[in-house]
Amino acid sequence: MAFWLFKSEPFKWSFEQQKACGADGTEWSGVRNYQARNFMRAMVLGERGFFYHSNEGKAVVGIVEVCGLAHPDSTADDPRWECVDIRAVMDMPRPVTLDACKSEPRLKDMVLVTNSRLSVQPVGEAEFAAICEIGGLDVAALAGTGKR
DNA sequence: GCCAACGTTGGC
DNA sequence: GCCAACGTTGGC
Repeated sequence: MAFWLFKSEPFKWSFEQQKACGADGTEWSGVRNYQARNFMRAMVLGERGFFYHSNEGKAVVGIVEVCGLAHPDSTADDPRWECVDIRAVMDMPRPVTLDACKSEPRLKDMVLVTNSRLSVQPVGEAEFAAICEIGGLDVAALAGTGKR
């Protein structure tokens, strides 16, 4: 099982809005970058990811789950752009800021730190665990939710 | 609001 | 296939 990170500017699409979509989730549309698209193509149902607020907040604010495999992006006029569907799983009890990630030795190689521009990125299992720990999220509780 | 980093486009 | 020009992202 791989882990991911989805980045969004909160004034365009926030975690609050994501949560409001409920269990059906929404398509993660609008990505126009091959690397990011390829990561989405690699995603499997039930995989977990972080929801990151860029620009304002600059923090991991919640956990999401892939609930729809990659399919053509309905907002794209070019069929080469695809996206997955994701749904909100839970809040990060305490948002983990970019600053916190940068100052955490275990996260020094995290894509968020090394390539801040990639909007959909892979997260290592150890990185995922470290961020959950910093954010006060019980990974065991997370594992118990919505298993497929 | 600025600017550096990065990706994409298009002329040659 | 190279590379200059341009556009976008996102931290600061």
